[in-house]
Amino acid sequence: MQSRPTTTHPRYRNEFDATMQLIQGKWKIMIMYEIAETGTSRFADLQHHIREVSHKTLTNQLKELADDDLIERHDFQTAQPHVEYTLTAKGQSIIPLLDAICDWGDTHIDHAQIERSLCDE
Amino acid sequence: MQSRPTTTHPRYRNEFDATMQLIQGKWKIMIMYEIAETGTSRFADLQHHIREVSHKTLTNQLKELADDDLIERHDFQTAQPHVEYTLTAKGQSIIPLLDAICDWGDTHIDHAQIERSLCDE
DNA sequence: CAGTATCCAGCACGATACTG
DNA sequence: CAGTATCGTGCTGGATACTG
Repeated sequence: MQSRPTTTHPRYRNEFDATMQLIQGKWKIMIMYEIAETGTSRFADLQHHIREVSHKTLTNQLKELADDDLIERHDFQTAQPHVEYTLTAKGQSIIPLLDAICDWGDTHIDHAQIERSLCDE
Repeated sequence: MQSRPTTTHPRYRNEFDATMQLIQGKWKIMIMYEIAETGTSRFADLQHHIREVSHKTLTNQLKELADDDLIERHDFQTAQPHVEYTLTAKGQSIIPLLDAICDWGDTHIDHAQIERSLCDE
C-alpha cells in the first residue's frame, strides 16, 4: 500500500527507539563487528564467522543494515557472484557505541552467563 | 518468592547480547529514564507518563527490570497498595549508556522521523 | 492502587528448497 | 556464491477482565 518513505510520519518514538531499531536484529552487531574488523566481508565470510546464523536471516539483516545506511553493498557483477560489504561513515560512527554496550556488559554481567567473550578481543 | 532456576548454563551469547537483553523491552528505557528523572516512581506515575504502554506490559517490564536488578521494588505493605520503584546501583550505572544511545540517535537520525525528543530535555 | 490471568495478533527467526 | 520463496514456530506485547 504505502510506497515510499519520503514524507511519511515518524517511524520512531524517540531517539532511543530509533537507535535501537537499527541495531536490534539478533545478529546485526556481530555482523557490524565482523565487517569492522576485517574492513570488508563477503557473504560467505560472514556465514563462516557467525556460525549459528541462518542463511535467510543473514540475508535479511544485511539488507536492513544496508537500507539503514550502516553498511554498503558492493556487487562486482561478475559471472561468479561476488558481493562485498563495508561499513558506511554512519556505520563506523556507531562502532564506539557498540563498544560501550559491550563494555557495560563485560563489567556488569556475570561472566558465567556469557557464552563467548567479544569485547576483550 | 519466584526465583529463577539457578542453572548456570550461559543465557547470553556475548556481552553485547547480554546488555541488549536487559534493555530490549519496548518501554524499558523510558521506564528507566522516568525513574531516573524523578528518583522514585509509583506504578500509576509511570502509567501517566508513558501513556501508550498497556497495563500488562508495564507490569511485565517492571518485573523483568527488577529480576535483572536494574530497578528495585519497594512494597509499602499498607492497606491501600503502595509500591515504589527506584534504580539500583546497576540501574544507575547503565544510564550513561542510555544517554549515549540517545545522543547517537539524535546526531545520526533524521529528526523528521522521530516523534518526540527525549535526549534534549 | 497494583497485580494476575487469558486470549490473540504480529513478527522475528529458523528450516528447507529453488534460482542464476 | 549470493539471493529468493515458502512455511512454520515461539516470543512480545496489546485488549480485556478479574482480584485484594
